[in-house]
Amino acid sequence: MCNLYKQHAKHYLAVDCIIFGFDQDELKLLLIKRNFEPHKGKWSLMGGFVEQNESMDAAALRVLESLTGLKDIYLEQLYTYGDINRDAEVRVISTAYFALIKTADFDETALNHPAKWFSLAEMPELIFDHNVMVDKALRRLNRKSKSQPIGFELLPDKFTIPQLQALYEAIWMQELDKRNFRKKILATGVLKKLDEKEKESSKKGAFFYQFDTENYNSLIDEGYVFEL
Amino acid sequence: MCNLYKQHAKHYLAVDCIIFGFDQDELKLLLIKRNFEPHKGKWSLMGGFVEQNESMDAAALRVLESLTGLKDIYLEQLYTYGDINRDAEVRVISTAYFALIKTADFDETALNHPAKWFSLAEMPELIFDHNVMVDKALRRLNRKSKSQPIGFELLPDKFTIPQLQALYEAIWMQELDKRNFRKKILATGVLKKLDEKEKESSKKGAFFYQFDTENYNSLIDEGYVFEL
DNA sequence: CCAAAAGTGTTGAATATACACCCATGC
DNA sequence: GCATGGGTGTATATTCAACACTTTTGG
Repeated sequence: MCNLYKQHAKHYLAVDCIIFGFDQDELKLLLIKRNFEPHKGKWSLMGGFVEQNESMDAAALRVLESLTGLKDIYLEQLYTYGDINRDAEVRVISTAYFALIKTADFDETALNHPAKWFSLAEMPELIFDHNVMVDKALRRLNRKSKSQPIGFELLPDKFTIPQLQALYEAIWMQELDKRNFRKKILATGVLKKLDEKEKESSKKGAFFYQFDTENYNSLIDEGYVFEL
Repeated sequence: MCNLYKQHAKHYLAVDCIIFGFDQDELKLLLIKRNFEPHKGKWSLMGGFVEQNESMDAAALRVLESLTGLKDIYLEQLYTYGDINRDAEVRVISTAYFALIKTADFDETALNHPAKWFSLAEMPELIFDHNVMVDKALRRLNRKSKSQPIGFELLPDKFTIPQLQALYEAIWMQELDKRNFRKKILATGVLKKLDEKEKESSKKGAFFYQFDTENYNSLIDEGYVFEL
């Protein structure tokens, strides 16, 4: 190691995960109740420290898996919070990640932590600057869902168009016209209609669709840009 | 300090600045020639370590000021690069910031460092993952310039519409129709026309405009969103 | 007087929005 | 047979894209 480095400070580095889910036509956030100090008993994002031989992305994935038991989660780095006093006791710099999970894959009973899904309306106050992180994640999700097909990460493999519409209504916090929505989403060409119907939420039943990954990839190769 | 923290690794944390300028109808990047090891003699982004009592934003500002002598620079955090081997010798995690500077304010002769403006076309290979950072910064600038009035940060206080158009053409890497451009930019309502003309680049002269900060702020208060 | 850049409007195409009725089925 | 949510098309308004000529003035 050359001396150049040694004169500089080293820092604790953490990752915090904003975990979104979608259930009951609502966008939800998975929060944990801290069973350790500081701030024991308060709600917070799930986080963890970045260790020596671990990339930040790997740390975020580890944290996510340790909480949810899931791998293959959509994960995206959001922002790094490095104010001196963001954590009152010791300086910790934290990189926020946001994750989208399919709540259907999620086994709430198998959790290692006391965690709970909160709808946005009933979200409690969080420790440190976690509320700021959540706000930023919401804005990112809102914006990005318009130009990337990430909404599908929040739905099961098979979903109906009314479900998809409810999802986007929740993300964008606005009601959408169902005819226009269907027109637009089908026009993207990334949906594959199945023969099967979902019969839980209506007598008539709604056709299932799948995100058509292959078609999406070949469209992308042709220079297509997804847009809603 | 509670013991919870002590078991975790500490890391060197750096900031690297992608510094954009605009000159001669081209988007430019300010790079430094490293006069220290490792990679002495190669080109790189300007960077520095985050010290103990310094927020990351403050570190980025310090680095920028030490290079350019300028304060009050548009600065935005871009992304944090935390792969284990991004820096070959010692693990350093680096948060990239991108800065927009008005090249007119910039006194190249007063630099403390051997630095040089590069147009994008002639940009050299950079150390570590700096080229990746630059790519990401370009995409961010491209996208963000469409929904925020940040382009003006690259121009002098007074500018002409043809200059502004050349700027957006450089950022978006596409030619624009001058009638449509003028129509669109004036329609935003954020430009204030001055009586004065710029006479360097044409016989006829082009009227100077200024970004109308007050009007922009009051428009924002009314819920207006800037869009190009 | 002419070269060089500034400035100016209109038209057609494409896109977005608004809106109301029939369908299928379980109860 | 009726209540419930699924599914469909059209007309209008708005936005975007294409396009050519006149103006000014320094040399």
